[in-house]
Amino acid sequence: MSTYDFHTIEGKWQNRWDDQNLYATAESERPKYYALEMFPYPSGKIHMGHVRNYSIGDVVARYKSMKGYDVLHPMGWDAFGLPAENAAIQNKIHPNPWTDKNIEEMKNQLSQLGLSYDWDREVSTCAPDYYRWTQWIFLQFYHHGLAYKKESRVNWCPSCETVLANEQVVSGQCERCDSHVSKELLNQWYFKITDYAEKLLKDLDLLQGWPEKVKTMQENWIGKSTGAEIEFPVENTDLRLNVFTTRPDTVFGATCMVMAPEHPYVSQMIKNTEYEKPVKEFVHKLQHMSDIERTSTDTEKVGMFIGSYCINPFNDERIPIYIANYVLADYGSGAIMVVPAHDQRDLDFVNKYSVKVVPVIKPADAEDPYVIETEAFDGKGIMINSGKYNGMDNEKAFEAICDDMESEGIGRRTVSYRLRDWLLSRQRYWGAPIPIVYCDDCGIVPIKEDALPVELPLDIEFSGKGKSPLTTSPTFLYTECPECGGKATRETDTMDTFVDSSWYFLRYTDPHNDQLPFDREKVSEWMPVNQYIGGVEHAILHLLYSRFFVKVLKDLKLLDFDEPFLNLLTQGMVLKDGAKMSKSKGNVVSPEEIIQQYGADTARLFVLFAAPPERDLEWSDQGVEGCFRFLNRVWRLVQEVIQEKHADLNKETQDEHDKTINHKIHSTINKVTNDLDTRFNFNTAISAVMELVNELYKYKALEKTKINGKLLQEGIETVLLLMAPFAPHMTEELWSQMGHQESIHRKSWPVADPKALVVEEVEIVIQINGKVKEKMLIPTGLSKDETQDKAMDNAKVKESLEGKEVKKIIVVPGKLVNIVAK
RNA sequence: GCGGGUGUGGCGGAAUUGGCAGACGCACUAGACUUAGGAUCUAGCGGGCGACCGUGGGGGUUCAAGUCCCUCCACCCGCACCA
Repeated sequence: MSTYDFHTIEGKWQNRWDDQNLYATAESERPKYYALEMFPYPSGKIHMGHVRNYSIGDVVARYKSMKGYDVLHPMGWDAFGLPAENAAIQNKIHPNPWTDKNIEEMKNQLSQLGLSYDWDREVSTCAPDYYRWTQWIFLQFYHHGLAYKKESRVNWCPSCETVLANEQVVSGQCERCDSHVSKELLNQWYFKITDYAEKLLKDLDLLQGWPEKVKTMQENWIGKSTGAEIEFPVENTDLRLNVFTTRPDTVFGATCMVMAPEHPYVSQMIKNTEYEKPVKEFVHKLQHMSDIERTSTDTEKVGMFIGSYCINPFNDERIPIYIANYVLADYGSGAIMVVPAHDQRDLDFVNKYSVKVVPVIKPADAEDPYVIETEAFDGKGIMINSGKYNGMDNEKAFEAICDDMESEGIGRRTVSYRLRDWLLSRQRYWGAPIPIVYCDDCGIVPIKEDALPVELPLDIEFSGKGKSPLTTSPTFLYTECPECGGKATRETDTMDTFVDSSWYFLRYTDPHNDQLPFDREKVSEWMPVNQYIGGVEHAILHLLYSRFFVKVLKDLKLLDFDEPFLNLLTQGMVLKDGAKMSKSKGNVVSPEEIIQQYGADTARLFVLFAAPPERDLEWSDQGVEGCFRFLNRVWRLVQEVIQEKHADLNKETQDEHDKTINHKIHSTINKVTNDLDTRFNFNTAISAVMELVNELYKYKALEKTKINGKLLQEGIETVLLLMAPFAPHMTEELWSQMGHQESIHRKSWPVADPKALVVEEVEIVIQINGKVKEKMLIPTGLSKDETQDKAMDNAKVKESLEGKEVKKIIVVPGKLVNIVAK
């Protein structure tokens, strides 16, 4: 009898599937299903997280295909990014061949897992025929005012002489050289995602198939606050200082104002005053702190009076203006009214600068006089010290004050979002060039669409120093203005790689289109993605950006749907010894080794069996061994059945054993189908198949005359069909050994026979006072009364009830009888 | 601080609608086969001699609670001076 030689089997079928183009996307009249896994950065090696992510996706795709859908299941590469450039600096290899080689290696490894991808639709974000369309989309955003340039303060590493993304700044230091990161004012490109804040927030309601956690994270990230903007005239000037507050009802308690150090009014107010020098020094000091240092909750609040006063338009009080580290320039209006009595942060600040504290709301049960010392009161209460609003409930006063300021034109109700515009410029080489030129005469000029792509030049120096590497390429830098034909220079920044990944799922639907990024009809046929699968680490950025892109593209009439991903599955991490696998911890298990030692089917089975998909998975070598053993068990079962040629293929009668195994076969079909359809609980689906295999072994061990050969065969084929999405190679091999010509992956998913599911007897539980006392078999379909009679008639029950008074009997037909007795 | 989540045998986990807690797998124990066993097969496997006790702790609702309610604890994740 042959042994389970997974090496030969897996290689053989991978080649054959390839030759037959088995996983080419079918396009028929059948319903469509788009299964998508987050595409990887081509680091060169897959890790267990990939194995888990892509095994889950592959089961979904294969299952849906067997269920009769045309399935789109593509794969590609998020191929731009920093590591390629760092490799270029360190090893003097150009990012291009370095990335190509990694893609080749990773593709090879993915192929070894037996994943059912349609490789004809492969996309790579660093290919000119892909980033051409990234640039094209950028231009559409630009033409509609959604891409713009502005000065802003960005992270700057003085030693690497480059701008850093927020993610590259680790507790105020450069992740690469540990230098202190400062803030520099640079001219940068932004996407106006804030225009879509409300829609991105509201449409979260449409995402019924998303985890609540991810939706909450996005909601918090967008961070909508409802309140008012109030104008405070600045004494002796024409200036009006705008503040945003969520508590206009506390306006009478404003005892000072605080502006962000970067607020544009600051320099005007201090000009030619005694405050000019100290304030400038103070601002300078703050600006060279990182955001984290400056704004973390445990940083002490520091500020400085800048010599000017505002007038509170509600009570004409003269209140001093400060600047302080805790007020952010880019939220609200960059200035706040300080109400120390009702905001803890304000109170902490004010207590250092001896500004007065005036409570304007007091709790209903507070005693007079009501004073605030170290704890601000932010609850509901009654208005005090607030002129004509005194005595009102503060929530009513909120509305009254808003109404009054709107009618007097000194303020208005408004909302504010924490979401900021998306800074997309990167001073990097390995990204899509921003398709813009600068002309002395015409200014900022977009490249014409027919001149795309703006290709990355090859004559580049990678020193790791200096700003954008593209500035070192004269052939790239100097060009003609598309408007006037005069001398112009190109934008030398490239786009954030999140731009590339915000639309790749659209490209898969029409990957070879050279007229447009995608055809509207083709994209409508497949989109939105039915099931998206990936790590929760993308809960905000990638998923929010992709939603934003789809909404913009819909408004530009390029798409006709609102959301890209109908259902989202965020898989948990793969852990070893309780920690995420990482090189630095030395707890990495390489997929290659596992595939070498046990084969891809075992590796896939293990990551799916060891835990439900959303949960973290603890790696276990013994668990892998167990899955390998199970596959061997299936292998032997099929071998034995094929060889033994179970004599009684013609047995017609059905005895108890036959009925039991037949019921098991069909109830397993239902169980596995249900687990895959409604819950993605692969672990319980697999355990159900294990149970069936155990039962089949028992059945096969019966005397030969008692075995129905056809039934046994049916059982085995059911096992293979149910396992085909999980262990595609072995099931295919055994399927073919059983004499089938066509691939098992082209077969339909089995359907349970209702007749086989009917049982004549059920086991019910008899409880006395809620404790199980007896189990008994009764005929199916008995009424409540009949069930109760059977139970009361039971000898053991009678014995237990001796000398007791029966108070009550609860009957759940087909399940249990509970007798309450004393 | 705010938000989200998790807590069940020695371990991973199951119990889908309030109805037999511990499916399935791992580990372990004993036995069979064997020159051998880290292969395979058979049996056992939450605790307790038992009545019984057991799903992080305490309380509650119910005929019945891992599941619902209240409360406390521990751990994990995300955001974090957003006015």
